[in-house]
Amino acid sequence: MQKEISPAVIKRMPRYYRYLSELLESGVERISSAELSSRMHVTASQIRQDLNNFGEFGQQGYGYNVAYLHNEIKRILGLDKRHRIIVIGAGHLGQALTNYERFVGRGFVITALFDTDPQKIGHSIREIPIFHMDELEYFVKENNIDIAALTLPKQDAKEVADRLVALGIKGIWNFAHLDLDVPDDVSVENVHLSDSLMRLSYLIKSTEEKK
Amino acid sequence: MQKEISPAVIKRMPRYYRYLSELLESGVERISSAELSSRMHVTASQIRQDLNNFGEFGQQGYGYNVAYLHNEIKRILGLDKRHRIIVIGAGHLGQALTNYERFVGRGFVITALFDTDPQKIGHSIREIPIFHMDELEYFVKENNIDIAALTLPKQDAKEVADRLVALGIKGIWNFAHLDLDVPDDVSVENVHLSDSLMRLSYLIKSTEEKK
DNA sequence: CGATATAATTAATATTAGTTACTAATATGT
DNA sequence: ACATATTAGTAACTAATATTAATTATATCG
Repeated sequence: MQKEISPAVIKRMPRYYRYLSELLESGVERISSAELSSRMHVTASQIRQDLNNFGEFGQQGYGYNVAYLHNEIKRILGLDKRHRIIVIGAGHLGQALTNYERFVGRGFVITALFDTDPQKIGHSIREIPIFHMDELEYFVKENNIDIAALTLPKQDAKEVADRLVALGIKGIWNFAHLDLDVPDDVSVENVHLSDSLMRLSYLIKSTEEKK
Repeated sequence: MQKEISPAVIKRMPRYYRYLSELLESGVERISSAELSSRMHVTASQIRQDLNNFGEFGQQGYGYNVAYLHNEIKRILGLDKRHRIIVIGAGHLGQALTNYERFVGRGFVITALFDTDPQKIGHSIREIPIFHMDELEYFVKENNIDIAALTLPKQDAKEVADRLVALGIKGIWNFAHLDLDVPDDVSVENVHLSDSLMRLSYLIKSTEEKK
């Protein structure tokens, strides 16, 4: 049993991972928190503090070994384990996510899409089949699915989420414009694009007022 | 000149707006912070404090008038002004955003998409034309564009962002997997989907370990 | 119709969470 | 072996959130 990590730290971890991946690709072997600090525009002490939540990955006088740290963060984030994903809603966003797969690396595999539109059912996207929603229960049980991405209208999202919870899904990647109410043992990550756009609107407005 | 609002508050405002919109739709005229609190699962005092950052919108003994508060938040977020958006990258994600428009309400108008793929150029999505990237400068200057949504591969994003900054764009809605480096007077809202998915992976892992 | 109780906000204060700075310890490299 | 670089751990500070007290409006009841 490990100590609780603060949400602020968790939010930053993927960003560290992204930078470490880039360093790894460009062949950098070691990096100090100060150097990483100037690249990422966060304080060096925050980097050290964040990483220290999970263990001692650096060495005094040396810094961090890029490959090692990269791998440790990978493990911390659970990216060393295979995740099997279904996408519910085969609209443009669902299709975009299906094509996104490769960006995220090999850990996430989209195995099927679901929709209710007869025009779409039976077709496939990059060899990933589109099934009817009626087949959800059967498919999830048979294929050991971890994660469901919800890219459907908000009026349908609640019912679908309930079905997924009943099926024992572990995580929901929620793109629908509502807040899901699920049990504690189901993780939800919201991507509320409209909220995001409103935030941008606010930022623009307050930048203009500052002048 | 107004006082600086903390990012934590700004992040929550669109969510208030979303709930207020729902209340308005369902004909609720007034609401107390306590009632809103139980619906949104945040503390009543946080709601009051958040709103008080921007003014005094409630009345003792009464609560908040839904229509009034909704309208005030709309104004606060800058949603009362029209924003003209272009989408750079006419892939699935760009197309998804183009179709998304209506969800966000009438304040945001997507006016064009840009791509380099000859297959796409000349076509249109819901009557919104797809132009070649070469026409970016001309179009932005002529059409008073506020916001650019970047849905293109990260290797191209930096160059495009620089061009947009040079054109005087006010906001960038960045879906590319990198952090943009832009001047202070350009607002950036990042939507890093891969980061989001990694966070979900972490949440799932730590939920499992808790058992 | 006026007095009073209740509801609900605003403002002030306390607490908790998050970030940054500092000090001590340790490894590296010449 | 010594000087230097750099982290780990702790302490100080800052920001965010929750609580409490004070105040004001509304509605009820005699």
